[in-house]
Order: sequence, then structure tokens, then C-alpha cells
Amino acid sequence: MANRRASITDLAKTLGLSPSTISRALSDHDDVSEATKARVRQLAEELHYQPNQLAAALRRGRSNTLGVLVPHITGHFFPQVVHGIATEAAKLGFNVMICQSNEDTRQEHKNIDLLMNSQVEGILVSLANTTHDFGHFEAVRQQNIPLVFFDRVVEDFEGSNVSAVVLDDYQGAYQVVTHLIEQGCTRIAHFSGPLHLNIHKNRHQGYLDALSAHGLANDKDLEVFCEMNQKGGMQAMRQLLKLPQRPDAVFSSNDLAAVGALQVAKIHRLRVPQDLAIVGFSNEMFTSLTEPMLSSVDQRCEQMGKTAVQLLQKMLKSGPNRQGPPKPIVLKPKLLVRESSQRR
Amino acid sequence: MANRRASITDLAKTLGLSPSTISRALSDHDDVSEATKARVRQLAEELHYQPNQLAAALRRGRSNTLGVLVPHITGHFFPQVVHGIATEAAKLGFNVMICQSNEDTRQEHKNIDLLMNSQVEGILVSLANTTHDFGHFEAVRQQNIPLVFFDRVVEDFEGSNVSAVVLDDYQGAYQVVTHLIEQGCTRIAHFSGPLHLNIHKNRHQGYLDALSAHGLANDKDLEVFCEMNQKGGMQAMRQLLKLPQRPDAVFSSNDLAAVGALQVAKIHRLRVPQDLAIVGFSNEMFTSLTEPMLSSVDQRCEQMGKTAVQLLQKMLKSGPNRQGPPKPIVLKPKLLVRESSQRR
DNA sequence: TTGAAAGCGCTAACAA
DNA sequence: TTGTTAGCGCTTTCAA
Repeated sequence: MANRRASITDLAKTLGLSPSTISRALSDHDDVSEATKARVRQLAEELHYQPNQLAAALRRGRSNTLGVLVPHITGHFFPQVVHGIATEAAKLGFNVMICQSNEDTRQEHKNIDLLMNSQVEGILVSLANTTHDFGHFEAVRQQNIPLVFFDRVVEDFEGSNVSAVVLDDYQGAYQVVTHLIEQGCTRIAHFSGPLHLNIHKNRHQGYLDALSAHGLANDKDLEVFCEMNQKGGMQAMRQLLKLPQRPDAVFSSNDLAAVGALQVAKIHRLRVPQDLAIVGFSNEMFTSLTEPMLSSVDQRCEQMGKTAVQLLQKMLKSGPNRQGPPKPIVLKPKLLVRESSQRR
Repeated sequence: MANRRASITDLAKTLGLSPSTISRALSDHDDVSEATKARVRQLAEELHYQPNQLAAALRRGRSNTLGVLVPHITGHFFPQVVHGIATEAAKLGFNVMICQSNEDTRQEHKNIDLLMNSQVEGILVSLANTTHDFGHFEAVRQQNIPLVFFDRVVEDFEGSNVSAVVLDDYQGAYQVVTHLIEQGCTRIAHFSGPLHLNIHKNRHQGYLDALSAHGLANDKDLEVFCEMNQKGGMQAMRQLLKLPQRPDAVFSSNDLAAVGALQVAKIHRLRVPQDLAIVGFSNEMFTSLTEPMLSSVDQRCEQMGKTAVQLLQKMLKSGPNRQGPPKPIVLKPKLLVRESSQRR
């Protein structure tokens, strides 16, 4: 009994009206009599009429749907951003279609095609880390579908309908180091991931610039490139403790490695933050669970998603004909000082 | 220059063929000559032809899209499940449309309608915790759209096209307690959330049954109902330590409260696991970061998403006419013994 | 092997 | 205020 759904035509026949009147009544169009509207609405209710968005979208040429393409929906960052996107999109009346590239350019390519085929009105993308060629976004640009990159963006890909939302990692790192200096730290070490990744490059540069801005020398021994996980942080910390003059602070480019540093510090009976101040990056959930609680930098994940959607909507509204692409939006990170770096 | 996209009609005109031939060629239909196919494919390539899925879906009556409705995409559990869903759906060739109810029944209702309007072929739902009335799923059932509940399910809502995937919380708890007993623990405390939530109720029951199965008395003093977060765990632990005879193990219904217990135990100089063994539930990421590392129960989040999609597809294939609803699928949890409970 | 024609359900000119 | 008509882009029967 595959109960076919009631259609506008069905309503029209039942009420002896034309489909157009039904359509207008349902969308509360001005020039339909209240009496008719009432009749239509009641019958629609009774028959559990559900408008077929596919048909409406096809006819209107607008699908009311946004496409989202992320590397994955795991870990801390992307779920939060996706949450922000979904929430804001719902608020603005958009549906959201979500794809994962699994950090694979080929998948990314396919998914872009898929989203285009689905007639999404705009696309939000965070790039796979294997993506270096941007041919697959050419079609999006050509068809003037608004495209917003977030977090992992293309630097040199411009178009009147392309924009980006990113976090100011440089600024975040700069704040951290400034804070540590204010706490009286003078030998500030840095754990960094590979510099070909933007996030690490920018955080690293923020570290260097903050040091020199405050007249501190950059001691190469204090820069450690390590695996940015707990184990990597532990190794890096052990390495630092072997130095003739050990550091009095560690700024880690992520929270996991910072936890590693914290654990090694405790093993070596260093008091945190008195002997060694530690600050991480990303404000992962577990930063409030360590002892002492770990200072970190909030990446405004949810805000990023929200902002990206708002930007997309702005592009959608202003239409494709205008001068130049919108400026990228740079979100300010927020330093959260907790016990691990608060010497008071 | 809103470059209108190339359509089948466009291709047809350019090549002097009929739309039907183009359509057949593009879908690699048997009775189109290879020569024609080649010509069509080449032109399609050149014009960056993108099939309009909306139109195809409307015509076919199948949208190729699954709807997902979760309370939210934050925390540990739901992002993981959504990840599993998205991954499996992509593998099976489905698009995925995602909505959040924000734990609000009214939102849930709206979203269900939205998904139906979008002509999704099936719906995956985890209920808002405020949902007690299920009228909004009536329409789904009536129209025979396959419906799979996961994790937070409706107990008494049946239909030939409704099913569920859940975790065996009872079994997980039972395993934990058995393990603790095997480690020599005899006074095993339990932190529980409110029993009107299924997860806590089932874990609580598993705890009780495992105790009595092994001939241990159930000491009411050892059952603590607390806020299931770090602070709640700390308070609960302090309370337990005031008992004339303190427990030698804690099984917490989630990991956050377990961390709280761990911290209080350390403050009181109890050795974990020798003096006090601790086990949590959910296998959150931070369980590997504590010292000692926290034993926990893996909820198979990703597997749950995957299973739910597979089940949905099975329902889709077998069609609406068949005897009785598919049986709910109960996933077996996995106890992960780490340092906090391994006395060896 | 190809084409003609109809129609999925809806909306929006235009006409009445 | 309502109806007529056409068509969004595609697929699919039926006919050639």
C-alpha cells in the first residue's frame, strides 16, 4: 500500500479549483481569498499534503540547499564547524547536504560534481590536505555558484563568487607568546608541526615575531619539530630537558602535544606553571581535564561555520555581477588562560 | 554572465540527435551505438555537462538521498555516528541531508517534514531527549518511507518499515563489572545518571545483575546518582571516601565522571588501580590521556552509523510489502582495559 | 539503433 | 480572485 502522496493536482481536483490557485493558497499568496485559503489549508492538513521540494526546486531553479564538503567529520574541529554550519543554515532556511573527502583529492572532485548535480545554491569547502590542483573548482566558478572556503583555503584561487573564512593563527600564537612573556617567561620553547601546513607555519611565525617584538632572542634549540600528538610532545619535552639551559615555557602548536609535555614535566617534578608554563592550541575538550588545566587558544569553530554560511548568503543575495570577490574573513582567536600558564 | 548549464536538450541540438538518445548514451544504455556514445560523451565533457539530479529524481521518483536527524553534531558520540553514516551512504551511492533537532521536539517535527518534502528515500533518526510523542513519525510510516532509529529509539513504535540500531549498554556494564571482579574487586561502586534515560538504566541494571551473578551483595551506599560530568564525579568520589568502608572500584556510567573520580582518588593518595580501580563508559578520546589511562567501553559509534545505513538500504531493497518489521540490531560494546583497572 | 511524446509536481506568466 | 498554459530537465514507453 504505497500510499502515493497527495499532490497539488489532487487537492485541485478534490476542491474543484485549479492547481495554480492551490499553489498560491499554500504559499499564502496575496490574491487568494481567505475563504479559499482556509479550504485549501484544511484539505492539505487532512491529506497530510507534503509539497514536493524537488519539483518546486526544479521549477524555480533554486534548490534551497547548500553543499558542505569537509575532509572528515571526526576529531574536534570539523564536527564543531559543521555544527555551526548546520545551525546557521537551518536558521536561514537552507537545507544542508554534507560530503566527506576523506582527505582525498579524487573524492573531493567527485563530491564537488555531486553537489553541483544536486543543484546546490552554494558550496562550503574545507580542502583535503592532498589537494594541490584546483581544476575541480573551475566548474563551480564558471557557473557562478557561490563558493566559500573555510579553514583550509586556496590562496591563489580568485573569482567574483569565491571567498574564504579563516582563523588568524598568527595572531593566536602571537597572543600566547606575549602572554607567556608577561608571566615572566624568557626561554619559551615551541612545538611545531611541518611548516608546509599553513596552520603550523602561521603559528610558528607568530611565535618568532612575538619573541623579537619583545626583545627575546630566538634560540633554535627551543624550536622543536615533532609529531603533533601526545607521544611526540613527550619526546620533544624530554629533548628540551636535556638542554644545558632548560626552557621555562612551552607553546605547543596543538593541545595533544602540550599534554605530552605536561606529563613529562610532571615526571621530572617540574612545577607547572611555576617552573614551566605550558600553552596549547585548539582548546580541545580535554584541556579542562588535565592537572593543571591547560591554557589554550580557542579556534572559534562554531563561529567559523556560522560566518561561512552568512558570507555565502551575502554572496547569494548580491548576485554574481559585482566588482571583485568579497574579502576573506579572518576570525580572531581567543586565548584562554588556565592554570598551566597562570603564575599570578 | 550566469553561464546557464548545458542540458540534455542542448547536447541533442548540437549533435542533431534526440534528447532520449542523449539520455541513453549518458547512462550507457545498451542500445546506443558505441559511435554515438563516444560523440555524446565527448561533447558532454567539452561543455562540462552536469546532469540535473533534481530533474532526474523528479522524473524517476527516487531522490537518491537519505535524511539524517540528530539531536546535535557536538561532543563525542554524534559526530562519530554521522561520520559513519556519511561514509557508508557515500559508499552505497546516497547523498546525505543532515538536520539537527537541538534536543527540541518541535524542531524534530519540522525537520522530519523538511526531509519528507525533500523526498528523501529513507530517514535515520536519533531522538531529541524531549520527545515523548511520536505523531510526527506517523506520516513517515504512512508513506512507507523506511525509518531507522539509532541510539535513542522509540520502544513501542512499530511498522513494517521501521527499525532500530542500538548499543547493548546492559552488556557493556555487565562486562565491566565482571572484569572488575576478576581483578579482585569486591566493593564496586557505580556512578549513574538519571534512570529515566535508557542508557543509564541499562548500565545500572547490568551493574546490579553482574554483582549478583557473582555473589556480591548490592550495597546501596555504593550506588551514587550524580551529575555525569567531571565535577559530579569528583563530588561522588568524595562522598564514597567518607564511607566507613570505602569501595575498591568505581564503574562510572560515563568517562567524564570517571575522570573526576580519578582526580579525587589521586588527591587522596589512593593508588589506581591497586587501591581503587576505575572504569568509565564511552571511550572518549581523553581516556588515553589521563594518568593512569582510563579503562572504558567503546560504543562502536561509527559502526552504529554504518549499520544503520545498511539496514536502511536493506529495507529499501526489500520493498514495503513484507511480513513484520526487521528486528532491531543490537551492537556489542567493547570493553577496553587500560591502566586504571588492570591490576595484573 | 533512434525519435516522438508524455509527464514527474510544481510555479508563474498571462488571460479572463 | 481564479484559471489556462507552458515548461523546469530528465526518463521512458511506444513507435519507427
